[in-house]
Amino acid sequence: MSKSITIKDVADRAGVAASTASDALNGKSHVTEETRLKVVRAAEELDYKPHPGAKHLSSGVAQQIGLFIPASRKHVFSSTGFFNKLIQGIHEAVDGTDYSLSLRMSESETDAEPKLRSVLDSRTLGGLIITHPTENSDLLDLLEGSDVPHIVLGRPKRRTLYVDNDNVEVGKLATEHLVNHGYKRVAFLSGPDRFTYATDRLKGYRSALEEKGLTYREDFVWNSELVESAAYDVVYKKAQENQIDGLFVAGDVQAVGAIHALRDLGKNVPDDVALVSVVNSPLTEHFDPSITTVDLHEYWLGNWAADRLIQEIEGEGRDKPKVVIPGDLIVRRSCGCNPKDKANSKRSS
Amino acid sequence: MSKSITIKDVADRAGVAASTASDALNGKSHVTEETRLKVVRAAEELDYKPHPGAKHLSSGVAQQIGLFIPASRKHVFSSTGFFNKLIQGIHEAVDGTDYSLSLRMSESETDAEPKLRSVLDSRTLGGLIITHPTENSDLLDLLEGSDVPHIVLGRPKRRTLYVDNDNVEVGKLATEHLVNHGYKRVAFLSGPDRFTYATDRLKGYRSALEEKGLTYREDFVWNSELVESAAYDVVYKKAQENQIDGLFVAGDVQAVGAIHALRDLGKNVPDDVALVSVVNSPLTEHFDPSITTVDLHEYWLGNWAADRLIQEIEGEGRDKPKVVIPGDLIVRRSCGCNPKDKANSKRSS
DNA sequence: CTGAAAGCGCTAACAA
DNA sequence: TTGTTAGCGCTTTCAG
Repeated sequence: MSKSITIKDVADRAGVAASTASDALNGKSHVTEETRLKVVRAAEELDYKPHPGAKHLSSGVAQQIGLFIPASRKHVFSSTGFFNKLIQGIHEAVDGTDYSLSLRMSESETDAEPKLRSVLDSRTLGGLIITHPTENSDLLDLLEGSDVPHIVLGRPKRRTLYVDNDNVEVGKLATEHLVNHGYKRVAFLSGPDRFTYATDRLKGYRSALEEKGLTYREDFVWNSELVESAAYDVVYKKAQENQIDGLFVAGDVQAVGAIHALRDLGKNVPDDVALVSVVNSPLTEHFDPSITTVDLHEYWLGNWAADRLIQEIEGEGRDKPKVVIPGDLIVRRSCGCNPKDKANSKRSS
Repeated sequence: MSKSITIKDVADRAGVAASTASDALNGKSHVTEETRLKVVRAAEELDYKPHPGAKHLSSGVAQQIGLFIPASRKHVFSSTGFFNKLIQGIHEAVDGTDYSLSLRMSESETDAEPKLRSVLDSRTLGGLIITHPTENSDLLDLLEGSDVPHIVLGRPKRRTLYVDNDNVEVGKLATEHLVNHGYKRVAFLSGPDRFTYATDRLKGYRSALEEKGLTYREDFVWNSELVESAAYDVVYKKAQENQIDGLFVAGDVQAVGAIHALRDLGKNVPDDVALVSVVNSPLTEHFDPSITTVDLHEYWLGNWAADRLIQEIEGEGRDKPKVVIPGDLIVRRSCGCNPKDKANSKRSS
């Protein structure tokens, strides 16, 4: 462990006291521009890097941003690329700052609460980003009760900081695309109601239909858990009971199940049923037929969340309590409006 | 920031001095079993959690395990699930210890060296896991020159700690599977030679052929970069020049390109060409046809690497300088030996 | 084997 | 506006 330069060294070189150097480096407003410059220059010349442990100890804030995903590790890293892009965005936001990204997942969904509790009082985190797709939960209570700055990815029913997609718009976008291409019997395969994005996309689906003069029918709204097999079962059953020519699916994994079910019913996608899904994952890109989806820009969800969180930690809390990110339609083959193009999809960012 | 319990509190309750409490908790050999127990009990009763910053500052070791991936973020999180499972394994190994997992990627491949340099002397890491598929590089020099304990995922040509797959075996396994099913003209689509796993798999390919009495032919060994389009181009060209009935592909992304190329040449997989690939990713599972691959058990790569690294950090360095993990064949449809089964693949762990 | 004291590098409080 | 002085909570000498 070769002797590393401390703030004392910087102070000496700049001809000031250590505390002044500290203040200067931390942008405290009461230091003269002149001395600040001297200090900054000295720091650069010495290639000074503050000791993160010392900083943490004395200031009380850790230099890590946690990403807490209250779901089983397996689920987190299943086929959908959602979290990958999220992580990418956070990483990029954090990179270059004094913070680094620390991953915190739970063993299983039930494990989430004790895990979050321990994460929160481990004092290892300067701030926390949590994915949280429902309106309310004990997890949010925990978060509120803690003194760890945090931001929610989702749309919680609280006055906390959050970033989310505009899922009503997402639903509308997808449904409109189908309706605009002339499909009149468009069903919606949704996810569990507890997820705000599922109910929001339903709202969008409904309003798209109604704006186009189609009637919204409850028997065209189906539900399944977010796994392929569940989607398969539901669609296999419902698509026999109802004659449809279009299907909007709330997620990519469900879409795969849905297409398999339709296929097994002798219905071809897109020829017999046009399909649009959500989440622009590699899965949707490589699936045969490639799946038209709404890109949620997860990268930006993560990037903005991290940015905003860091502001919060540093006490620069702006007013905006929330950020809403729009989705973008990625047209591929499953929707039937682009049948020739095989690889025309915009590459994911 | 409610008053949190310090080691002093623990010491008081146990009726010893703070330093003794520290020693006891850290398993120093010179404390009586009796006092150690008193201290441990007191700590438990108080739910004592050492302040990570303080620990870091005084001991000099940070409580984070870094995962450094010297590749562009985009590439890291592309379709292949390799890194996902790796991360999962590391996370699980780290979870429950005093360490947490901190992600460090570089912007691009060229960015890797300066980035690693800065990561290494950021003093934020107690240890580092680095993915490193080549035998030698400046990155390894950097690592060796630093005082940060580290372990390499790959097979470096040095006396450093590492964990890797037995890629000769992997190549053998895949090739044998094809040969055993009667294919006699089996080619190998490899990756760039700089990657040890590519050349190792080639060795395995060759020895499998020769053990089965087939002659190894150089014109049956093809190379492409690890992207779909590159694989497509090579296979499109080579498969016209050479009549093959089997193809072993070094990676999942390349396999997708290869299948597309074969298809465009009017050759069906598996009917005209049987194919086996490596990396059991969601891509290979969902692709049509589903792709027979060798599972690399990335989870365990990560898990063992992290375990071993923590031992190293804590000075329990066992002797084993390396760990080698075998691969397992996952039979799906692309190899043609299981043509009926559509979804018989073992789910990825 | 245990305890007292010093110090890790930084920031926070207070004086100057 | 700056410098001095004290810790932050832990580990690490070094006496006892």
